[in-house]
Amino acid sequence: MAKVEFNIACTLCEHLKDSLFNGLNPEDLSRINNHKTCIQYKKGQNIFYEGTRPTGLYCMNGGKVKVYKNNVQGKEFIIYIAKPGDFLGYRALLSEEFYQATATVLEDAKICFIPKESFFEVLQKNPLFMKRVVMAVCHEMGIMEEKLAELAHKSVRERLAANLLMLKETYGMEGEGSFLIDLALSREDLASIVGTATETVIRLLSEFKSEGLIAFEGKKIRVLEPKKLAKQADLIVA
Amino acid sequence: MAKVEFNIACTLCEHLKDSLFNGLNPEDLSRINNHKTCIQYKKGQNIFYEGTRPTGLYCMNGGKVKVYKNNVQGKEFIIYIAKPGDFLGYRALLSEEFYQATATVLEDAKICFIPKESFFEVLQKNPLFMKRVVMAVCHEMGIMEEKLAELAHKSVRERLAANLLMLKETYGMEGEGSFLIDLALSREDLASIVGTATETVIRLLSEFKSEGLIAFEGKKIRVLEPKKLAKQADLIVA
DNA sequence: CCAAAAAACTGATAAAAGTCATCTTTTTCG
DNA sequence: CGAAAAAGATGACTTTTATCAGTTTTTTGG
Repeated sequence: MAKVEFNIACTLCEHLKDSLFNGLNPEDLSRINNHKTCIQYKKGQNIFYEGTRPTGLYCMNGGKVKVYKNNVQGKEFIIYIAKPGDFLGYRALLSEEFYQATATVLEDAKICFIPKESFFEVLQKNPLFMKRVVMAVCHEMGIMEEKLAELAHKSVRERLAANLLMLKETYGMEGEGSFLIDLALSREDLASIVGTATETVIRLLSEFKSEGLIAFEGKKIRVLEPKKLAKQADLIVA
Repeated sequence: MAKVEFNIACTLCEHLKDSLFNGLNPEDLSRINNHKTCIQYKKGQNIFYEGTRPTGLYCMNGGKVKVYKNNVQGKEFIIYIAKPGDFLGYRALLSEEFYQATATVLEDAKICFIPKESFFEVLQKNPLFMKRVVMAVCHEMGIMEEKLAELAHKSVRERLAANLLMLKETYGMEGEGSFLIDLALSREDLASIVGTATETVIRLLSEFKSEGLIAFEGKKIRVLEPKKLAKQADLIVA
Protein backbone atom coordinates (compact mmCIF):
# COMPACT_ATOMS: atom_id res chain seq x y z
CA MET A 1 0.00 0.00 0.00
CA ALA A 2 1.69 3.18 -1.18
CA LYS A 3 1.88 6.07 1.23
CA VAL A 4 -0.24 8.97 0.12
CA GLU A 5 1.16 12.37 0.91
CA PHE A 6 -0.88 15.50 1.40
CA ASN A 7 0.06 18.98 2.37
CA ILE A 8 -1.36 21.68 4.53
CA ALA A 9 0.42 24.64 6.10
CA CYS A 10 0.56 24.49 9.90
CA THR A 11 -0.72 28.06 10.01
CA LEU A 12 -3.85 26.96 8.17
CA CYS A 13 -4.34 23.71 10.10
CA GLU A 14 -7.79 23.66 11.65
CA HIS A 15 -6.45 21.70 14.62
CA LEU A 16 -3.59 24.06 15.44
CA LYS A 17 -5.71 25.61 18.18
CA ASP A 18 -6.05 22.20 19.91
CA SER A 19 -2.38 21.39 19.63
CA LEU A 20 0.73 22.10 21.68
CA PHE A 21 2.04 24.04 18.67
CA ASN A 22 -0.63 26.65 19.31
CA GLY A 23 0.95 29.91 20.42
CA LEU A 24 4.29 29.14 18.79
CA ASN A 25 5.84 32.23 17.19
CA PRO A 26 5.59 32.39 13.36
CA GLU A 27 9.28 31.72 12.90
CA ASP A 28 9.27 28.49 14.91
CA LEU A 29 5.99 27.33 13.43
CA SER A 30 7.40 27.82 9.94
CA ARG A 31 10.46 25.82 10.92
CA ILE A 32 8.17 22.96 11.92
CA ASN A 33 6.09 23.48 8.81
CA ASN A 34 9.04 23.46 6.43
CA HIS A 35 10.42 20.20 7.71
CA LYS A 36 7.26 18.17 8.09
CA THR A 37 5.97 15.37 5.89
CA CYS A 38 2.23 14.74 5.89
CA ILE A 39 0.88 11.28 5.13
CA GLN A 40 -2.57 9.79 4.79
CA TYR A 41 -3.07 6.44 6.47
CA LYS A 42 -5.83 3.89 6.00
CA LYS A 43 -7.57 2.06 8.84
CA GLY A 44 -5.36 -0.73 10.09
CA GLN A 45 -2.05 0.76 9.00
CA ASN A 46 0.68 1.14 11.60
CA ILE A 47 2.36 4.43 12.43
CA PHE A 48 5.13 3.02 14.59
CA TYR A 49 6.04 -0.23 16.31
CA GLU A 50 6.97 -1.18 19.85
CA GLY A 51 10.70 -1.77 20.12
CA THR A 52 11.78 0.58 17.34
CA ARG A 53 13.58 3.88 17.73
CA PRO A 54 11.65 7.15 17.27
CA THR A 55 12.99 9.46 14.59
CA GLY A 56 10.51 12.25 15.05
CA LEU A 57 7.16 13.42 16.27
CA TYR A 58 3.75 12.65 14.79
CA CYS A 59 1.08 15.32 14.86
CA MET A 60 -2.49 14.25 14.12
CA ASN A 61 -4.37 16.23 11.51
CA GLY A 62 -7.31 13.87 11.05
CA GLY A 63 -8.69 10.47 12.04
CA LYS A 64 -8.12 8.35 15.14
CA VAL A 65 -5.16 6.24 16.18
CA LYS A 66 -4.83 3.69 18.99
CA VAL A 67 -1.59 3.40 20.93
CA TYR A 68 -1.28 0.01 22.59
CA LYS A 69 0.97 -2.63 24.05
CA ASN A 70 0.82 -6.31 23.23
CA ASN A 71 1.30 -8.87 25.96
CA VAL A 72 2.87 -12.30 25.61
CA GLN A 73 -0.35 -13.94 24.46
CA GLY A 74 -0.95 -11.17 21.94
CA LYS A 75 -3.66 -9.46 23.98
CA GLU A 76 -3.72 -5.70 23.47
CA PHE A 77 -3.91 -3.02 26.09
CA ILE A 78 -4.82 0.37 24.66
CA ILE A 79 -3.00 3.17 26.46
CA TYR A 80 -4.33 6.07 24.50
CA ILE A 81 -6.52 7.00 21.55
CA ALA A 82 -5.17 9.98 19.64
CA LYS A 83 -7.39 12.50 17.88
CA PRO A 84 -6.64 15.50 15.62
CA GLY A 85 -4.39 18.01 17.33
CA ASP A 86 -2.68 15.35 19.46
CA PHE A 87 1.01 14.55 19.45
CA LEU A 88 1.97 10.92 18.97
CA GLY A 89 5.10 9.16 20.09
CA TYR A 90 6.60 12.08 21.96
CA ARG A 91 7.18 10.20 25.22
CA ALA A 92 9.78 7.82 23.79
CA LEU A 93 11.24 10.66 21.71
CA LEU A 94 11.78 12.86 24.76
CA SER A 95 13.16 10.08 26.97
CA GLU A 96 15.38 8.90 24.10
CA GLU A 97 14.15 5.33 24.43
CA PHE A 98 12.58 2.84 22.03
CA TYR A 99 8.86 2.99 21.48
CA GLN A 100 7.16 0.97 24.21
CA ALA A 101 3.91 0.80 22.32
CA THR A 102 2.54 0.37 18.82
CA ALA A 103 0.33 2.90 17.03
CA THR A 104 -2.34 1.70 14.60
CA VAL A 105 -4.95 3.68 12.69
CA LEU A 106 -8.53 3.17 13.91
CA GLU A 107 -10.18 5.59 11.50
CA ASP A 108 -8.50 6.82 8.28
CA ALA A 109 -5.98 9.40 9.41
CA LYS A 110 -3.87 12.31 8.22
CA ILE A 111 -0.69 12.61 10.20
CA CYS A 112 2.26 14.99 9.92
CA PHE A 113 5.74 13.79 10.77
CA ILE A 114 8.22 16.29 12.21
CA PRO A 115 11.84 15.11 12.27
CA LYS A 116 13.42 14.83 15.68
CA GLU A 117 16.00 17.55 14.92
CA SER A 118 13.45 20.20 14.01
CA PHE A 119 11.29 19.43 17.02
CA PHE A 120 14.24 19.49 19.42
CA GLU A 121 15.55 22.71 17.89
CA VAL A 122 12.27 24.52 18.48
CA LEU A 123 12.01 22.95 21.91
CA GLN A 124 15.46 24.16 22.89
CA LYS A 125 15.22 27.72 21.69
CA ASN A 126 11.71 28.25 22.97
CA PRO A 127 11.41 27.88 26.77
CA LEU A 128 7.71 28.66 26.76
CA PHE A 129 7.04 25.82 24.32
CA MET A 130 9.24 23.54 26.41
CA LYS A 131 7.24 24.48 29.49
CA ARG A 132 3.95 23.69 27.76
CA VAL A 133 5.27 20.32 26.61
CA VAL A 134 6.44 19.52 30.13
CA MET A 135 3.07 20.52 31.55
CA ALA A 136 1.31 18.30 29.03
CA VAL A 137 3.54 15.31 29.79
CA CYS A 138 3.05 15.73 33.53
CA HIS A 139 -0.68 16.11 33.09
CA GLU A 140 -0.73 12.88 31.04
CA MET A 141 1.16 11.19 33.82
CA GLY A 142 -1.51 12.21 36.31
CA ILE A 143 -4.12 10.59 34.10
CA MET A 144 -2.05 7.42 34.02
CA GLU A 145 -1.80 7.36 37.81
CA GLU A 146 -5.55 7.65 37.95
CA LYS A 147 -5.92 4.78 35.50
CA LEU A 148 -3.54 2.61 37.49
CA ALA A 149 -5.52 3.03 40.69
CA GLU A 150 -8.74 2.41 38.79
CA LEU A 151 -7.41 -0.76 37.21
CA ALA A 152 -6.17 -2.00 40.56
CA HIS A 153 -9.32 -1.57 42.58
CA LYS A 154 -12.40 -1.22 40.40
CA SER A 155 -14.53 -3.99 38.93
CA VAL A 156 -14.80 -4.47 35.19
CA ARG A 157 -18.33 -3.06 35.27
CA GLU A 158 -17.11 0.10 37.00
CA ARG A 159 -14.16 0.44 34.65
CA LEU A 160 -16.34 0.05 31.58
CA ALA A 161 -18.71 2.74 32.86
CA ALA A 162 -15.78 5.02 33.70
CA ASN A 163 -14.20 4.52 30.28
CA LEU A 164 -17.46 5.15 28.44
CA LEU A 165 -17.72 8.45 30.33
CA MET A 166 -14.11 9.27 29.50
CA LEU A 167 -14.73 8.54 25.82
CA LYS A 168 -17.87 10.67 26.01
CA GLU A 169 -15.82 13.58 27.41
CA THR A 170 -13.22 13.32 24.65
CA TYR A 171 -15.22 12.21 21.62
CA GLY A 172 -18.79 13.03 22.67
CA MET A 173 -21.05 14.94 20.31
CA GLU A 174 -24.06 16.42 22.06
CA GLY A 175 -27.49 15.98 20.54
CA GLU A 176 -31.02 15.09 21.59
CA GLY A 177 -30.03 15.52 25.25
CA SER A 178 -27.48 12.75 24.96
CA PHE A 179 -23.94 12.23 23.72
CA LEU A 180 -22.80 10.17 20.77
CA ILE A 181 -19.28 8.80 21.19
CA ASP A 182 -17.87 9.64 17.78
CA LEU A 183 -15.51 6.74 17.55
CA ALA A 184 -16.11 3.48 15.69
CA LEU A 185 -14.68 1.13 18.26
CA SER A 186 -14.94 -2.65 18.04
CA ARG A 187 -15.95 -4.59 21.15
CA GLU A 188 -12.46 -6.02 21.12
CA ASP A 189 -10.85 -2.57 21.18
CA LEU A 190 -13.18 -1.46 23.95
CA ALA A 191 -12.14 -4.54 25.91
CA SER A 192 -8.49 -3.56 25.34
CA ILE A 193 -9.21 -0.12 26.76
CA VAL A 194 -10.99 -1.45 29.83
CA GLY A 195 -8.55 -4.30 30.32
CA THR A 196 -10.91 -7.24 30.12
CA ALA A 197 -12.19 -9.97 27.78
CA THR A 198 -14.24 -9.13 24.70
CA GLU A 199 -17.13 -11.34 25.86
CA THR A 200 -17.30 -9.52 29.17
CA VAL A 201 -17.56 -6.14 27.42
CA ILE A 202 -20.32 -7.47 25.17
CA ARG A 203 -22.31 -8.72 28.14
CA LEU A 204 -21.88 -5.55 30.18
CA LEU A 205 -22.71 -3.28 27.24
CA SER A 206 -25.96 -5.12 26.69
CA GLU A 207 -26.70 -4.79 30.41
CA PHE A 208 -26.09 -1.04 30.24
CA LYS A 209 -28.28 -0.94 27.17
CA SER A 210 -31.16 -2.81 28.77
CA GLU A 211 -30.83 -0.51 31.80
CA GLY A 212 -31.31 2.44 29.44
CA LEU A 213 -27.89 3.97 30.14
CA ILE A 214 -26.61 3.68 26.59
CA ALA A 215 -27.85 2.93 23.07
CA PHE A 216 -26.13 1.57 19.99
CA GLU A 217 -26.03 3.63 16.81
CA GLY A 218 -24.35 1.66 14.06
CA LYS A 219 -20.81 0.99 15.32
CA LYS A 220 -21.05 3.84 17.79
CA ILE A 221 -22.36 4.15 21.31
CA ARG A 222 -24.71 6.86 22.52
CA VAL A 223 -24.53 7.76 26.20
CA LEU A 224 -28.10 8.38 27.30
CA GLU A 225 -27.68 8.76 31.04
CA PRO A 226 -24.24 10.09 31.96
CA LYS A 227 -25.22 10.59 35.58
CA LYS A 228 -26.48 7.06 36.06
CA LEU A 229 -23.39 5.78 34.27
CA ALA A 230 -21.26 7.81 36.68
CA LYS A 231 -23.00 6.08 39.57
CA GLN A 232 -22.06 2.73 38.00
CA ALA A 233 -18.47 3.91 37.71
CA ASP A 234 -18.04 5.50 41.08
CA LEU A 235 -18.48 2.51 43.30
CA ILE A 236 -20.54 4.53 45.73
CA VAL A 237 -21.20 2.28 48.69
CA ALA A 238 -24.42 4.07 49.58
CA MET B 1 4.96 15.90 66.79
CA ALA B 2 7.46 18.70 66.28
CA LYS B 3 9.29 18.80 63.01
CA VAL B 4 12.98 18.15 63.44
CA GLU B 5 15.22 20.07 61.11
CA PHE B 6 18.66 18.98 60.02
CA ASN B 7 21.11 20.45 57.61
CA ILE B 8 23.49 19.19 55.04
CA ALA B 9 25.00 21.04 52.09
CA CYS B 10 23.83 19.73 48.72
CA THR B 11 27.45 19.57 47.61
CA LEU B 12 28.19 17.16 50.46
CA CYS B 13 25.03 15.09 50.07
CA GLU B 14 25.96 11.46 49.58
CA HIS B 15 22.93 10.98 47.32
CA LEU B 16 23.67 13.87 44.98
CA LYS B 17 25.17 11.44 42.50
CA ASP B 18 21.86 9.52 42.30
CA SER B 19 19.78 12.65 41.93
CA LEU B 20 18.66 14.83 39.04
CA PHE B 21 20.61 17.65 40.68
CA ASN B 22 23.79 15.80 39.81
CA GLY B 23 25.80 17.74 37.23
CA LEU B 24 24.21 21.07 38.11
CA ASN B 25 26.72 23.92 38.01
CA PRO B 26 27.93 25.16 41.42
CA GLU B 27 26.00 28.39 41.14
CA ASP B 28 22.66 26.70 40.55
CA LEU B 29 23.30 24.03 43.15
CA SER B 30 24.06 26.69 45.73
CA ARG B 31 20.83 28.45 44.81
CA ILE B 32 18.97 25.24 45.56
CA ASN B 33 21.04 24.70 48.66
CA ASN B 34 20.47 28.18 50.06
CA HIS B 35 16.71 27.99 49.77
CA LYS B 36 16.08 24.47 50.97
CA THR B 37 14.68 23.33 54.30
CA CYS B 38 15.59 19.86 55.51
CA ILE B 39 13.28 17.94 57.81
CA GLN B 40 13.43 14.59 59.54
CA TYR B 41 10.23 12.56 59.42
CA LYS B 42 9.19 9.56 61.49
CA LYS B 43 7.55 6.45 60.06
CA GLY B 44 3.87 7.12 59.43
CA GLN B 45 4.17 10.89 59.00
CA ASN B 46 2.76 12.45 55.85
CA ILE B 47 4.79 14.57 53.46
CA PHE B 48 1.90 15.82 51.35
CA TYR B 49 -1.76 15.04 50.78
CA GLU B 50 -3.86 14.28 47.73
CA GLY B 51 -5.95 17.29 46.76
CA THR B 52 -3.59 19.96 48.10
CA ARG B 53 -1.49 22.36 46.07
CA PRO B 54 2.27 21.77 45.77
CA THR B 55 4.47 24.61 46.96
CA GLY B 56 7.78 23.07 46.15
CA LEU B 57 9.82 19.99 45.47
CA TYR B 58 10.88 17.30 47.94
CA CYS B 59 14.27 15.68 47.55
CA MET B 60 14.94 12.51 49.53
CA ASN B 61 18.10 12.39 51.61
CA GLY B 62 17.28 9.27 53.64
CA GLY B 63 14.58 6.68 54.36
CA LYS B 64 11.69 5.43 52.25
CA VAL B 65 8.39 7.07 51.33
CA LYS B 66 5.31 5.58 49.69
CA VAL B 67 3.26 7.64 47.24
CA TYR B 68 -0.28 6.31 46.95
CA LYS B 69 -3.86 7.00 46.04
CA ASN B 70 -6.84 6.10 48.20
CA ASN B 71 -9.99 4.79 46.59
CA VAL B 72 -13.56 5.30 47.77
CA GLN B 73 -13.44 2.42 50.25
CA GLY B 74 -10.12 3.63 51.60
CA LYS B 75 -8.05 0.99 49.84
CA GLU B 76 -4.59 2.20 48.91
CA PHE B 77 -2.81 1.83 45.62
CA ILE B 78 0.91 2.53 45.86
CA ILE B 79 2.21 4.28 42.75
CA TYR B 80 5.80 4.67 43.76
CA ILE B 81 8.24 4.10 46.60
CA ALA B 82 10.82 6.86 46.87
CA LYS B 83 14.36 6.28 48.06
CA PRO B 84 17.29 8.62 48.77
CA GLY B 85 18.17 10.73 45.75
CA ASP B 86 14.61 10.68 44.39
CA PHE B 87 12.45 13.70 43.77
CA LEU B 88 9.00 13.67 45.31
CA GLY B 89 5.91 15.54 44.17
CA TYR B 90 7.43 17.00 41.04
CA ARG B 91 4.71 15.76 38.67
CA ALA B 92 1.94 17.91 40.17
CA LEU B 93 4.40 20.77 40.59
CA LEU B 94 5.35 20.75 36.91
CA SER B 95 1.79 20.35 35.62
CA GLU B 96 0.60 23.02 38.07
CA GLU B 97 -2.14 20.79 39.41
CA PHE B 98 -3.11 19.58 42.86
CA TYR B 99 -1.37 16.54 44.27
CA GLN B 100 -3.16 13.45 43.01
CA ALA B 101 -1.56 11.22 45.58
CA THR B 102 -0.50 11.19 49.22
CA ALA B 103 3.06 10.64 50.43
CA THR B 104 3.68 8.83 53.73
CA VAL B 105 6.94 7.80 55.35
CA LEU B 106 7.60 4.04 55.37
CA GLU B 107 11.01 4.18 57.03
CA ASP B 108 12.25 7.20 59.02
CA ALA B 109 13.24 9.77 56.43
CA LYS B 110 15.26 12.89 55.88
CA ILE B 111 13.77 15.07 53.19
CA CYS B 112 14.77 18.47 51.80
CA PHE B 113 12.12 20.87 50.60
CA ILE B 114 12.99 23.22 47.75
CA PRO B 115 10.49 26.07 47.23
CA LYS B 116 8.76 26.13 43.88
CA GLU B 117 10.33 29.47 42.91
CA SER B 118 13.91 28.33 43.38
CA PHE B 119 13.33 25.08 41.53
CA PHE B 120 11.60 26.82 38.61
CA GLU B 121 14.31 29.46 38.44
CA VAL B 122 17.06 26.88 38.07
CA LEU B 123 14.90 24.93 35.66
CA GLN B 124 14.36 27.95 33.45
CA LYS B 125 17.91 29.22 33.29
CA ASN B 126 19.42 25.81 32.82
CA PRO B 127 18.26 24.04 29.64
CA LEU B 128 20.40 20.99 30.29
CA PHE B 129 18.80 20.48 33.69
CA MET B 130 15.38 20.98 32.11
CA LYS B 131 16.22 18.35 29.53
CA ARG B 132 17.25 15.88 32.20
CA VAL B 133 14.05 16.48 34.14
CA VAL B 134 11.98 15.98 30.98
CA MET B 135 13.84 12.77 30.22
CA ALA B 136 13.21 11.52 33.74
CA VAL B 137 9.50 12.34 33.60
CA CYS B 138 9.11 10.63 30.23
CA HIS B 139 11.03 7.62 31.44
CA GLU B 140 8.73 7.40 34.48
CA MET B 141 5.78 7.55 32.14
CA GLY B 142 7.10 4.58 30.22
CA ILE B 143 7.26 2.61 33.47
CA MET B 144 3.65 3.54 34.18
CA GLU B 145 2.56 2.33 30.75
CA GLU B 146 4.27 -0.94 31.48
CA LYS B 147 2.49 -1.19 34.83
CA LEU B 148 -0.86 -0.43 33.25
CA ALA B 149 -0.53 -3.26 30.73
CA GLU B 150 0.69 -5.58 33.47
CA LEU B 151 -2.23 -4.75 35.73
CA ALA B 152 -4.67 -5.24 32.88
CA HIS B 153 -3.55 -8.65 31.71
CA LYS B 154 -1.49 -10.45 34.31
CA SER B 155 -2.72 -12.58 37.20
CA VAL B 156 -2.06 -11.59 40.80
CA ARG B 157 0.55 -14.32 41.08
CA GLU B 158 2.40 -12.97 38.07
CA ARG B 159 2.14 -9.41 39.27
CA LEU B 160 3.45 -10.30 42.71
CA ALA B 161 6.43 -12.09 41.16
CA ALA B 162 7.06 -9.14 38.83
CA ASN B 163 6.88 -6.64 41.67
CA LEU B 164 9.19 -8.65 43.88
CA LEU B 165 11.70 -8.61 41.03
CA MET B 166 11.20 -4.89 40.57
CA LEU B 167 11.75 -4.28 44.28
CA LYS B 168 14.82 -6.51 44.11
CA GLU B 169 16.21 -4.36 41.26
CA THR B 170 15.65 -1.12 43.16
CA TYR B 171 16.24 -2.09 46.78
CA GLY B 172 18.10 -5.37 46.44
CA MET B 173 21.30 -5.97 48.39
CA GLU B 174 23.35 -8.83 47.02
CA GLY B 175 24.73 -11.40 49.43
CA GLU B 176 25.06 -15.16 49.72
CA GLY B 177 24.12 -15.56 46.06
CA SER B 178 20.74 -13.99 46.67
CA PHE B 179 19.19 -10.55 47.09
CA LEU B 180 17.68 -9.06 50.21
CA ILE B 181 14.97 -6.51 49.47
CA ASP B 182 16.05 -3.77 51.84
CA LEU B 183 12.58 -2.42 52.53
CA ALA B 184 10.43 -3.20 55.55
CA LEU B 185 7.13 -3.57 53.77
CA SER B 186 3.97 -4.81 55.45
CA ARG B 187 1.87 -7.43 53.66
CA GLU B 188 -0.78 -4.74 53.34
CA ASP B 189 1.62 -2.35 51.59
CA LEU B 190 2.82 -5.11 49.30
CA ALA B 191 -0.82 -5.82 48.43
CA SER B 192 -1.25 -2.10 47.65
CA ILE B 193 1.70 -2.26 45.28
CA VAL B 194 0.44 -5.37 43.49
CA GLY B 195 -3.16 -4.21 43.47
CA THR B 196 -4.76 -7.08 45.35
CA ALA B 197 -6.06 -8.12 48.78
CA THR B 198 -3.71 -8.55 51.73
CA GLU B 199 -4.81 -12.17 52.28
CA THR B 200 -3.99 -13.02 48.68
CA VAL B 201 -0.46 -11.63 49.04
CA ILE B 202 0.07 -13.61 52.23
CA ARG B 203 -1.03 -16.84 50.57
CA LEU B 204 1.07 -16.30 47.45
CA LEU B 205 4.15 -15.29 49.44
CA SER B 206 3.99 -18.50 51.43
CA GLU B 207 3.59 -20.41 48.17
CA PHE B 208 6.70 -18.73 46.76
CA LYS B 209 8.46 -19.50 50.02
CA SER B 210 7.54 -23.19 50.01
CA GLU B 211 8.65 -23.34 46.37
CA GLY B 212 12.03 -22.02 47.48
CA LEU B 213 11.85 -18.82 45.43
CA ILE B 214 12.02 -16.46 48.40
CA ALA B 215 12.73 -16.49 52.12
CA PHE B 216 11.64 -14.23 54.97
CA GLU B 217 14.23 -12.37 57.00
CA GLY B 218 12.53 -10.43 59.76
CA LYS B 219 10.22 -7.98 58.00
CA LYS B 220 12.19 -8.27 54.80
CA ILE B 221 12.09 -10.62 51.86
CA ARG B 222 15.08 -12.35 50.35
CA VAL B 223 14.87 -13.30 46.68
CA LEU B 224 16.55 -16.68 46.37
CA GLU B 225 15.74 -17.57 42.77
CA PRO B 226 15.33 -14.48 40.59
CA LYS B 227 15.22 -16.54 37.41
CA LYS B 228 12.50 -18.87 38.63
CA LEU B 229 10.61 -15.85 39.93
CA ALA B 230 10.92 -14.26 36.49
CA LYS B 231 9.34 -17.36 35.00
CA GLN B 232 6.43 -16.95 37.40
CA ALA B 233 6.10 -13.33 36.34
CA ASP B 234 6.43 -13.75 32.62
CA LEU B 235 3.45 -15.88 31.90
CA ILE B 236 5.41 -17.97 29.48
CA VAL B 237 2.90 -20.31 27.90
CA ALA B 238 5.52 -22.97 27.31
C1' DC C 1 6.95 -5.93 81.28
C1' DC C 2 2.45 -6.47 80.06
C1' DA C 3 -1.94 -5.34 77.94
C1' DA C 4 -3.83 -3.75 73.82
C1' DA C 5 -3.44 -3.06 69.14
C1' DA C 6 -1.76 -4.22 64.85
C1' DA C 7 -0.13 -7.43 61.65
C1' DA C 8 0.15 -11.98 59.93
C1' DC C 9 -2.03 -16.03 58.89
C1' DT C 10 -5.70 -19.74 57.78
C1' DG C 11 -9.97 -21.69 56.15
C1' DA C 12 -14.46 -21.43 54.07
C1' DT C 13 -17.31 -19.34 50.86
C1' DA C 14 -19.03 -16.36 47.26
C1' DA C 15 -18.66 -13.45 43.46
C1' DA C 16 -16.45 -11.84 39.48
C1' DA C 17 -14.59 -12.58 35.34
C1' DG C 18 -12.05 -15.56 32.05
C1' DT C 19 -12.30 -19.31 28.76
C1' DC C 20 -14.28 -22.24 25.44
C1' DA C 21 -17.61 -23.64 22.22
C1' DT C 22 -21.03 -22.41 19.19
C1' DC C 23 -24.08 -19.62 16.56
C1' DT C 24 -25.60 -15.36 14.20
C1' DT C 25 -24.83 -11.09 12.01
C1' DT C 26 -22.08 -7.90 9.58
C1' DT C 27 -18.32 -6.61 6.75
C1' DT C 28 -14.95 -7.23 3.29
C1' DC C 29 -13.22 -8.06 -1.05
C1' DG C 30 -12.38 -10.72 -5.36
C1' DC D 1 -23.05 -10.19 -5.93
C1' DG D 2 -21.78 -13.78 -3.00
C1' DA D 3 -18.39 -16.45 -0.43
C1' DA D 4 -15.27 -16.04 3.23
C1' DA D 5 -13.76 -13.71 7.09
C1' DA D 6 -14.44 -10.92 10.90
C1' DA D 7 -17.17 -9.23 14.53
C1' DG D 8 -20.84 -9.74 17.70
C1' DA D 9 -23.53 -12.43 20.76
C1' DT D 10 -24.88 -16.18 24.05
C1' DG D 11 -24.52 -20.13 27.22
C1' DA D 12 -21.97 -23.37 30.10
C1' DC D 13 -18.31 -23.98 32.86
C1' DT D 14 -13.95 -23.07 35.43
C1' DT D 15 -10.68 -20.44 37.67
C1' DT D 16 -9.21 -16.76 40.15
C1' DT D 17 -9.48 -13.82 43.68
C1' DA D 18 -12.15 -11.11 47.01
C1' DT D 19 -14.51 -11.25 51.24
C1' DC D 20 -15.54 -12.68 55.81
C1' DA D 21 -14.64 -14.77 60.11
C1' DG D 22 -11.64 -16.24 63.21
C1' DT D 23 -6.86 -17.46 65.27
C1' DT D 24 -2.10 -16.70 66.21
C1' DT D 25 1.90 -13.90 66.35
C1' DT D 26 4.29 -9.63 66.69
C1' DT D 27 4.69 -4.93 67.85
C1' DT D 28 3.84 -0.90 70.49
C1' DG D 29 3.46 2.20 74.19
C1' DG D 30 2.18 3.26 78.95
